[in-house]
Amino acid sequence: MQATLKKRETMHLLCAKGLEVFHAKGYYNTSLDDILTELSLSKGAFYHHFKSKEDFFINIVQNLIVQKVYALLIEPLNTQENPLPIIVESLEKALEPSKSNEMAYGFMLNDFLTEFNKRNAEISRYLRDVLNVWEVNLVSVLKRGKVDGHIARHVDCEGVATYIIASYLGMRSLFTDDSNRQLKYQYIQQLKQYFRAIAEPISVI
Amino acid sequence: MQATLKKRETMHLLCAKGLEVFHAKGYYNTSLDDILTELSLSKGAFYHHFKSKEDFFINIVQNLIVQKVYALLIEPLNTQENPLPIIVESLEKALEPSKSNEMAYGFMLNDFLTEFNKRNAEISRYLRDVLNVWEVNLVSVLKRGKVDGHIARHVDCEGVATYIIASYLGMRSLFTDDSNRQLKYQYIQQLKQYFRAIAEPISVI
DNA sequence: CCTTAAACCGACTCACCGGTCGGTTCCATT
DNA sequence: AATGGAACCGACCGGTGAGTCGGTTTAAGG
Repeated sequence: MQATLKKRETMHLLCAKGLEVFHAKGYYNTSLDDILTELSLSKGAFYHHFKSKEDFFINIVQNLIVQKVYALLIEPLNTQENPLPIIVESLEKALEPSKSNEMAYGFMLNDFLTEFNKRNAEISRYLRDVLNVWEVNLVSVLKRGKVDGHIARHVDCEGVATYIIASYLGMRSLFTDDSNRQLKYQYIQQLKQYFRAIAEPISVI
Repeated sequence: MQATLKKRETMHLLCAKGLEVFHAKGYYNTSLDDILTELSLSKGAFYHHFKSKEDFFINIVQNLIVQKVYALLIEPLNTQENPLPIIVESLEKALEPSKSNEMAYGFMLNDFLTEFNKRNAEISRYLRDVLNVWEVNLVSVLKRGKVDGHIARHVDCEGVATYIIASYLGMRSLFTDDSNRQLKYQYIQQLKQYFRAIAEPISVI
């Protein structure tokens, strides 16, 4: 019975390290050996658990990435308050370079999306699915905000969600290893400005 | 004396086709032969003109890409009118899938930026330089707008420029081969909303 | 014509990497 | 202790693609 535990443990080790290295160097620029030597594992071990590099990555997307996106970007939306500050807060936290030596998981979607865009339609689909879930949740929380009188009635919730996602993804291309502190600050400030434009004017309430 | 002309002509052919194919399939996913067979040229011809694939691409960036960014995103800013509508217009045009069979050149920056981000520091630098020029021009035109009373005095022009660039770049990740018409529309609409938030209130004038 | 250098050709090398496979080790069960 | 299967090893294969190089073509100048 320990057998399946061992399997799970090795697979999880591989996936975690895989995500780390793929995120740091890119999928196509990372060879399986790059990951395997870091874990002192062999090709044989890898192909015992996964049927291909592609299968491996899809596994990573559906487990680790989906989980991170949920935790960072979707779960926080699940309140009854004014959605606008909630969204700002979730994005701010998602941009936070996570403590210790972990990387900012919230960010990798854009990198992978672009990397696979014209190269691997199947993986692209999986990644887009993740984005779609986020978008759907954003739209629904925005619509609720409209009903609750926090958002002006004339705004196009789908458009707002798209714009939020686009600006968030785009920040990634601007980030460098250093000096992203200011970029993040600028981004959050302007996001708030934008939200001011779609909020229900206080005077009207 | 025709020799140098021939050289220029061949190099230009290579660069133009190179940009086309690199943009369509990605740099690392495109082999030199992909480009050369389309032009009925050989490896020998290529390495007679360029010293490496990397050198070749840098050449493309500094000639073709810089030129496109100038034409689409920077030159249009060069007026004395209210900068905000000018910016909207330039972005709208840059997102236009260009007539005939050409591709939307304004878009490729984000693709390449992400592709090279952690893979080739030198090329990344060249690409970032292009972005920087755009940013500098945006900032200066925004500041002028402030002086001219089109933009509210409290706004952070650098932040606005960053936010514009981020959202523009991010749109690329959302585009698919089809159904980007609506995305573009949503983007432009929300951009206008955002600009409404940073514009000088009319009543104040 | 003849020369000569630039432009071009294409077979080849070499390194890399995904994937295979025959074998070995570990370990739960009997 | 024996057994059998899961986990793992690592040498090897085959394809790919950047870059090389000796040779051929082209065309301008003498």
